[in-house]
Amino acid sequence: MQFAKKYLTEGLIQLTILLSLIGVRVDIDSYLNGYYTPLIEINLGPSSAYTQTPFHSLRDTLDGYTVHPKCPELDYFFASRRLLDEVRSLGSPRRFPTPRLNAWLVHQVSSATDKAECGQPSHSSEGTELQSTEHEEGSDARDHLPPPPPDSGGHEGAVEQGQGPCATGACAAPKEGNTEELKIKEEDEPVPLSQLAHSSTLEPEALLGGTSALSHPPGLHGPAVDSDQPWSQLLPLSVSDLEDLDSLVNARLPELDTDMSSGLSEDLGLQDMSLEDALLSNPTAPQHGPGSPSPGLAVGLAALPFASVCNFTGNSSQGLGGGLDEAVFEHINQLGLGLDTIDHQLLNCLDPQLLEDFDSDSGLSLESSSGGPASPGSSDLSSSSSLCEDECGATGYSSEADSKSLLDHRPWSPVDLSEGVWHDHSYASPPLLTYPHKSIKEEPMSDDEGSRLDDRDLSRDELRARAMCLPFSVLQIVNMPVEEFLDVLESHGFTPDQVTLLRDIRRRGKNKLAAQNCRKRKLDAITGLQEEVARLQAQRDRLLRDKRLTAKTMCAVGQQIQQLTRDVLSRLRDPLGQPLNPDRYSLQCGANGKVVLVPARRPAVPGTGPNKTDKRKKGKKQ
DNA sequence: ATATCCTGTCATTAT
DNA sequence: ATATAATGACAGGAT
Repeated sequence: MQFAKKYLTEGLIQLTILLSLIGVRVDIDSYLNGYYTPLIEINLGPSSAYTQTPFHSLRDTLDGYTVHPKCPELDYFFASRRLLDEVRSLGSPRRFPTPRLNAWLVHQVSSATDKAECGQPSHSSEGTELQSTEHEEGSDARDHLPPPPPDSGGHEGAVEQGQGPCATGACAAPKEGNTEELKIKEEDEPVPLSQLAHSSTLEPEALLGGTSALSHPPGLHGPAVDSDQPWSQLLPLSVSDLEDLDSLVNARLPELDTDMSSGLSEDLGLQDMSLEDALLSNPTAPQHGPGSPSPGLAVGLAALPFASVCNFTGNSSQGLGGGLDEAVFEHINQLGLGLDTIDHQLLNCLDPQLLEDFDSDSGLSLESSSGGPASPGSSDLSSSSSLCEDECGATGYSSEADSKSLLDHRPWSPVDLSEGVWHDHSYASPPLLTYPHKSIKEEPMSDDEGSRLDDRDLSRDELRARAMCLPFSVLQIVNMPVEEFLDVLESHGFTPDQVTLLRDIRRRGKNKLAAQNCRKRKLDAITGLQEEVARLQAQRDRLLRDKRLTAKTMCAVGQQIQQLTRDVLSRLRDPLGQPLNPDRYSLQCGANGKVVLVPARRPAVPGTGPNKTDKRKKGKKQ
């Protein structure tokens, strides 16, 4: 009665300040450790009703969660969870002895040690909290409040003994003249919040999973008051939701990282293919049937008129790359490009039909296909070698039918037939065969047919070369090293037209191969990009799904938080014993991680607490 | 007859 | 300076 009178007389003034500083504090560390220090504090003295909880320590560590610190979307989640835990820390509403929970307006939450002593309430001088004039020390011990030691049994002892506000030494504080400490007691039977705290141990087992708070014997808390409040429904639900959200967050964060990191680093395959890759991926190979070398190569080797070429091909088959070319040209040089051979070619070049068809734009090329894919590569090299040996009477080629079909496929003149031997190793990616429309469908033809189609199958440059009586095939011209080419130009006494033609043939041939490579690269790039698009699309769909799920979960949690906040506010009382107007107060989580009860402000400015203006207005009002 | 694709070629630029 | 690679653009043939 005396207390109530003091409240009535002095409370108004202090309430002006207190209301602006009001808050609820729960030490989550001790909370998690099963010690009810904050609640003990509440119980220990009249100053304990209002607490602020440094929940920030919870972030990223609570329940072992490790959330990326740069995820702002999770701020709300953690704030909500803090608030939810804050509410939980008050205990289960079921355990509330009365439906009306006192609003404990306390200026200070002393340190754990102080509270354990109970008779020496300390206080905090923080601006947001009421500073008690009774405590001269003015130390903000709360800020330095260490986590409650595990062996701080004094707290529990005090709690268990504190069946009422006056059960402990702290209760003596508000006795005589201790009017600064304001608290609104229950109108009926003051029940220490310690009991409320203990009452919360019933649910934390399910809610917090493993808090040691369960060690408290339930018998100390008295009979549980069953409540029809939504707590019993909300809390378990919220826990499950939070777990879902947590699992979602934990599951998605690393996945997202890996997806994003891996997705963008995909090789588009634009780089040149290796020789083996090129050979394996050469789409033109099947066109000649299994086990069949390219027609040009086979034909060229089969119809080689000079055994010397065959010989040096076989001898040089062990070499690769430029070695072969060098060997070939060296051999040619040794032969002096035998006049006999050249004479044979010159005889062939005077075909009038060739001259007529010289400018025909058939678009077909013989040399391009044979020289491109078949020439570079060890496998082809070996096959060509064996084939050559076979043609030269040596052991070697396994499939006579293949070589025969290839022979039938491409019978040709000596010059052109040697093209298959002149490998071009200057391209990392062997070009494609260049007669896709014919090579597969063409049936082996008779010699007459072949001879009739020879000229038509020649490329324009081949025709030009034959018309100009050039003693080299297009492939030879194209693939020979530049030094050799220059030597040929100088040493054979070609006319200017022939030199020009040789240069053009070489230029066009190289450009043709380059174009093939370029197109292949382009296709590879397109294919790679298409695959990347598909993969990114799938990733986007996954992320959108997760986003929707997360938003849904967050919405549910937010609603539960709102409901819990309303419930908490409805159970609080102001110093006058009047229920708090839920429209005028709200629970907020400040930047310091503490949850405070703050008056609602008209301009909904998100902030950590009321400013001085608000305080003044509040004070004047009341 | 037309559309589309493939290939060769030219022109240009970069290496 | 020259050769060559790379590539866009175009033309012609094949389907």
